[in-house]
Amino acid sequence: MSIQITFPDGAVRQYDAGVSSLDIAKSISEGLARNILAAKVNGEVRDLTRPIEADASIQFLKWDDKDGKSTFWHSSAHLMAEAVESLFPGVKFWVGPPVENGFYYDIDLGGHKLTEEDLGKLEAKMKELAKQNLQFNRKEISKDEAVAYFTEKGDEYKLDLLQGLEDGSITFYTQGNFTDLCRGPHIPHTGFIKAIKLTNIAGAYWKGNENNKMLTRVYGVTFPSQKELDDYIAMLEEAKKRDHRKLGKDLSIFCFDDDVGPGLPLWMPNGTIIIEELEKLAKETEEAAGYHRVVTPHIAKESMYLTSGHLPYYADSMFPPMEMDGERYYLKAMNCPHHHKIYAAEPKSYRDLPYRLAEYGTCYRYEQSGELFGLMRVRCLHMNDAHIYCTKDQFFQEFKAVNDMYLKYFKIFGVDKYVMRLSLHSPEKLGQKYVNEPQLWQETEAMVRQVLIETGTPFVEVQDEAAFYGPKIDVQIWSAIGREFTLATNQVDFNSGLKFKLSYTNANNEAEVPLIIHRAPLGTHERFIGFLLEHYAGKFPLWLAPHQVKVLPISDKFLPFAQEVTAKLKKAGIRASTDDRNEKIGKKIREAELLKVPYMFVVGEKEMNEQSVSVRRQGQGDLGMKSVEEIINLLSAEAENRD
RNA sequence: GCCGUUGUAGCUCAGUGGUAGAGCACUUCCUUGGUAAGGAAGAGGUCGUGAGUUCAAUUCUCAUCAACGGCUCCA
Repeated sequence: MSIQITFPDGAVRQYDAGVSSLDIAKSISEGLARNILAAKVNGEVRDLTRPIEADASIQFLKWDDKDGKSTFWHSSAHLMAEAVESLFPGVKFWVGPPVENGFYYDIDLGGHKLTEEDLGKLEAKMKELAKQNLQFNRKEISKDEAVAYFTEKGDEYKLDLLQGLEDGSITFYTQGNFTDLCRGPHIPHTGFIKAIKLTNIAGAYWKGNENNKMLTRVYGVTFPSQKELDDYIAMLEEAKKRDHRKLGKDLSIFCFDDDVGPGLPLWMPNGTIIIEELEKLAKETEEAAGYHRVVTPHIAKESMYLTSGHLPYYADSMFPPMEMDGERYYLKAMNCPHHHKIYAAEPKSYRDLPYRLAEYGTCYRYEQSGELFGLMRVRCLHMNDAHIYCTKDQFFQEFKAVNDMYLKYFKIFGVDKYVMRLSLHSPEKLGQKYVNEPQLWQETEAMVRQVLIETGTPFVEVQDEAAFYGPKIDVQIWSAIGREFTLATNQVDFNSGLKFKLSYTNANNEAEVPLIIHRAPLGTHERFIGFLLEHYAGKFPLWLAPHQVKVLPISDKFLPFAQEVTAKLKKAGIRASTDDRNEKIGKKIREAELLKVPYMFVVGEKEMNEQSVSVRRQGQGDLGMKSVEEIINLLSAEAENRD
């Protein structure tokens, strides 16, 4: 019997039923057959050797395809498992999936502790096995047989996995001496794996539950050629140079001190300049958008957090209370309750709404010690916070205005690598994880989605990620080393109004509870500046740069003129200083370049005679001479426009 | 919080059971040099902290703190 195979370009060819994807590839070209790792048959990724029995569409997967890479790395995990088993017989395996950059396998090593040395041995063993071109053989197996196999092995982990599987859907894959319960698919044989790097060892809770046993997770990455591995390692090193922790130190932006405490960053003068510029931007923007600025204390009584519902639920994430006059006070972990109290301080009419309160509020959160990460995850943070109290009718417009503000900011900072994530509730968890207001959930979720659609903002929707009190939009970004963070957040809250008994009088003279929008488009200073450091690789635009201009005299003879120029710059509001050290011009330039100062003005005899400076732009080199007046006007405009 | 790794000068890093070294940075002197490192000299460390073993600990052991890589968490 013959079947029809449809290719991605729409071409259709006839084959005998039972043909494998590999045979089909060979029928096109041997070269293609040599380079493919798996095939997508009717949209499902499958082994190349599996027979196709009926009409189907086919797409060959190479290394460059996302699914091709995943298959390659998944097979690499099996290869690593084989190496682990051969070096440490008796170990038990949990799961070994591909991840974004490679793969891992979770292993119960019995009593053995894996060391860096072992990684080297494992790599060598993997290379040895890879060279043998071991085929990955797929075998369908009954559940009973599978259970019998792992019972004999005494492997409680795989037995646990089997519990969740149905008879008829269970397959084993074997390569060399290693057999694993696995859905597949796999690459044809281990020979494709040419370059191997086991990157690190880490603990991981079984099934991700912190009450379970901790397994050893070994991470690795493999490539079809050594060159690709070399490129990958070079890329990692580049990323390290962008790491905000390194840049923050090199550029004297922030520091930590053991006596101050973990997760409590100290903002140095350079970092503080950036903070002040960001706050200036926020103030301008919020004032134009009709916000009122407020200031609130860093602590509040326990009773307020009982009202808000943060206690006892959120207590683990707050610093422990301090006792005073028989009362317990907490450091605030969020600004909302304080703002609600300001709202409540005076009676509100619908004419007062929307009522918008903004504050760069200082919050303290007791993040778990293992979670702290440079500026990205800290225990003291300054949030670009605001709360908007509005009627249901105003909600759409208000939420849209906030979204527009986000987009405006992102344009200023050139932020383009982010994902807007619309987090929705799960109806079955109403009353537990989510406040029990099914109607409000549906209405607000629909409105929030509509805002994103109308503004043409690309977004993804995720279920069961909403806040307790309403849906939200998070802006997700990635740090230099690849970790994902929420940079900014925009949340709907239809619960706090009730809890704090907030109300306004509507046009019919009835009391109504306002809807609340929590928003923090610039996130926190900590995370935002950490992000900006990496985003700009330390090369801040002029308006944010802590040092905007360094004036570099050719020699001491021109020091007075250099100082005169610096004074003029400062008078014009430009952050400038003179490099008055007794060094050669080359050295002064080099150091200013390394400190990523946007502009360097070289001044010598020529410049002094013409009341000019030779302008050098960081990373670009000499731009030629300009008169002092002219360059001041240019730089003032550049900083003013936040270019 | 859990698993693992690390902790030596301001920074990057060597090194050793007999109380420490390099490069850069810093200070002083010489040099006054035109677009990414001029030269010389000098100063600087209780080897994260505490305890134990030892004649002797920066080195070995334990504890503790912190950072790093993950896990968990992340209103």
